[in-house]
Amino acid sequence: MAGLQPVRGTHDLLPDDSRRHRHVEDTAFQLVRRYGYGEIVTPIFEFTEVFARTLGETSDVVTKEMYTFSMKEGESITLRPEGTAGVARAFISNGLAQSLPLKLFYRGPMFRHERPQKGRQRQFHQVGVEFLGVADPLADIETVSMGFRFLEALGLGDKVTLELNTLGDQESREAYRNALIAYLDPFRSGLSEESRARLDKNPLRVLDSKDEGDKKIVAAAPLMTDCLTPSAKDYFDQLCQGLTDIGVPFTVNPRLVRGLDYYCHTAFEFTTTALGAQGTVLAGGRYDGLIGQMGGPATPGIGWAAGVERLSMLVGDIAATDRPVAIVPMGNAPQAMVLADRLRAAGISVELGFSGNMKKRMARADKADARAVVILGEDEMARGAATVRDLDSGSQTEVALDRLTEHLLAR
RNA sequence: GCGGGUGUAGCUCAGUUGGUUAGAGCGCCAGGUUGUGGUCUUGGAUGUCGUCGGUUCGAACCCGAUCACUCGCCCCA
Repeated sequence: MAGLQPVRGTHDLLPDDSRRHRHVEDTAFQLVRRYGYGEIVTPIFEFTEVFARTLGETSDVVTKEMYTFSMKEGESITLRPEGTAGVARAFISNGLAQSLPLKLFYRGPMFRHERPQKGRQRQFHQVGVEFLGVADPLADIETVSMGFRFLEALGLGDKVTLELNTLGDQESREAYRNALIAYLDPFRSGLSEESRARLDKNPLRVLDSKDEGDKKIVAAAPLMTDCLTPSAKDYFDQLCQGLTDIGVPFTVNPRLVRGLDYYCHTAFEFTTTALGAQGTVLAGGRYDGLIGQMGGPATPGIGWAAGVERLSMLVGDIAATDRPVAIVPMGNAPQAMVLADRLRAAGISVELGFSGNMKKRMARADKADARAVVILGEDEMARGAATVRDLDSGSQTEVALDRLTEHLLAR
């Protein structure tokens, strides 16, 4: 501990930051409520198996990014690296299969032990949604378009691109997997080291390799679309048509793959070029197999998550609302407190300077962005009044104390 | 986990080939105005030069290690 630094990859959110942060979260929840979502709050840690089993044993998140601790009792727990697994677990634990269909919103910190850089922290925040129980393209259309409307509500509609792909159903996926391996295997020695490893563990991931040599090989690889079953193809077509009808622009990216194993059918990603290497701002997909695989009743689901820090960086400053009124007493401190209490009870925010001469208190009122100052001077008090100064215009008038609340509310 | 860059006041940054008391702007504090802010003006305080160690008569400056930040890779929100 050199000096008093925060732990690597963690950050304090000072009021200016947290206001932006809160704006993103609140915008998300407000919008999502219009679609019928309720908020779920799950613990920020779970038994390690909850993540290990659902995310896929070979995923990067599980193999090297989890914050895992062993308890005295010998149990292993992990700080959540993402939200879906915990929600799925809560769904099973609480027997929520009785309540389908179900729309759940969550927000809060996530933890991944990665090397920090811009837009990537070890503790970061996400807002996310899970829509459980409907295996119909309509659910996909609603969920994806809701993501777009959320970004629009933040003023980011034109800064962001939606990429869309389908991973097909299980049959399609298996057929594609085989086709891909059959295509890639002869090129094995020409692939990068990492892609060779992926070829064995998770061949789909070879598709989005950034290695130039791999890109050339992959360019001619068979596409998922070639292997789709008729029903999987139809599912995807309906989604595309639905998004078009609703006016959500997108491009189909056949190479788009999700990092986590539980996805099928729809995969999508909203990206921006404004954040350097971390372009993904909101992403998700369909995960029909997940809950069954965890030991719950087979339940289809689709969802997305968005990075609050990344979005905060894009939205810029959020003006503080609710400018206060400042009270500046001239040697009448107890009366000032009583007056402040009365005004606050009436719904007015009040800034009460606690020390200093008048000049200093006026300066502090200005810094607090007060809209007006109530000056409690000896002369006015004797008449049962106070001076109210408008800090924007600089004009001031004397107002009777019993009319003060009314006067300040009127502005 | 791998590679590049950076680290001087609360913030943004200067600091000449190593040389004695380390600077600027903004911000902060106090005065000009003992009942009036935002402008102006005068003055003041800023600091383990990221940390530890080494070279040297002498290190903010050179070397090593370490920590943090940052950019990219990997991966992802």
